[in-house]
Amino acid sequence: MPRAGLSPNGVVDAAIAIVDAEGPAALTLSAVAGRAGVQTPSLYKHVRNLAELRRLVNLRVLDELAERLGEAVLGRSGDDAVRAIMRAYRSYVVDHPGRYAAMDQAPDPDPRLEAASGRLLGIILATLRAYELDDAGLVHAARALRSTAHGFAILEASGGFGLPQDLETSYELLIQMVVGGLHRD
Amino acid sequence: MPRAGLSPNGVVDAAIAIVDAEGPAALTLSAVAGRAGVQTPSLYKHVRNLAELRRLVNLRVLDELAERLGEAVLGRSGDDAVRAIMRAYRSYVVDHPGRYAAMDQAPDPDPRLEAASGRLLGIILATLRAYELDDAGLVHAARALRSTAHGFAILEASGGFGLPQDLETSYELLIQMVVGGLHRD
DNA sequence: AAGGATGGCTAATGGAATTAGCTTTACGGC
DNA sequence: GCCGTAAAGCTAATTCCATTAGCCATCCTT
Repeated sequence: MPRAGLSPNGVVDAAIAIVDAEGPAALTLSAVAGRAGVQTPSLYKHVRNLAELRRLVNLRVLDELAERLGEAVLGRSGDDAVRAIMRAYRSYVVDHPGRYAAMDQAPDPDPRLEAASGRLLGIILATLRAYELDDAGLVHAARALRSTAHGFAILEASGGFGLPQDLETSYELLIQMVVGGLHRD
Repeated sequence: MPRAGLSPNGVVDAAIAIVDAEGPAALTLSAVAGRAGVQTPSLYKHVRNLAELRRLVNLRVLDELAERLGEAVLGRSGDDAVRAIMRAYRSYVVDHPGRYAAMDQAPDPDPRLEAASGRLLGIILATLRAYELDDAGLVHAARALRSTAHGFAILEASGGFGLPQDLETSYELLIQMVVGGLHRD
């Protein structure tokens, strides 16, 4: 029996491939094992159980998203940075809808996930620093940004909008709304 | 064996009670049967299968939400109606977070669900009629409203915001952002 | 009071997650 | 180069859930 050369990250890779190709509902240990070329119980050598695997997928997505947002704001500030971050957010979801949709569920509190969320939040907060907001205002603004970006993204990723028509325009108007709102808080 | 007096609606009632109490992940036919005082296979006399039950729950939630939004806008118009609708949306989710979270998944197209979505959308569109928007603008505005309300709601319902602190204020600011945006499209 | 439709049951099947315990591979220290 | 151990696989077995088949009791209509 030659070894498959699996690792926790390799298992997550397979899981990601599955949610990308067939959606979050298709994420089972059987399917992951099949794609990894291994019997199901072998996966337990790398991940604790299915819930843990889901958490790791979640974590991967948060990290990828944070990286993309981080790149997007490089060298930008103010409205320009806010627009860039919103566009980058959606572009990630458009590129990987299954992956993003796989992230939705409310997981038990996990320090790694909280850390990843924190990184994401840090990028957003840094971007909002250009506006003259006190601490509370900053939190409210960050929540508004997340709500709008996530709301649009999850609706688009899960086919929540009837027709895909003019989604670009809808999103640009939404961005405009957010930017406008930041100037009148 | 006395009859349980079940019906499709009764099964959905039990399902709703479960997602309210234990969250969407706890929605299994076993659990529903247990709560309904019946053996699992008996449920198949009332619903086709688990996927169908999920769809019915979805439908119930959409209807309840539409009813609440409909009541909220009665006798209001313009900014006032938009604010009312946004507040009603969140109030539903705050009252029934599990129920709302149970609705997220992307279901196969179902005419009943599309009809319910259509009712919801109709209320939103009617509310937006006060603004001077062409057809496309109306669609974009409705999408913006849904994205923001849903985004905030789902983040709140699934514990996506770190601390529950000042969520009221955050939401009021978000509403303000939406209303502001409607005046500058 | 009969009889069909309806609602409930038990038994059986199949798939997925998980655990236990065995075997073999890889590899670091001698 | 050999050996022992840990890691990575495997098979077998258990449990839980969804689903189907087929049986029996109950209700409603006449």
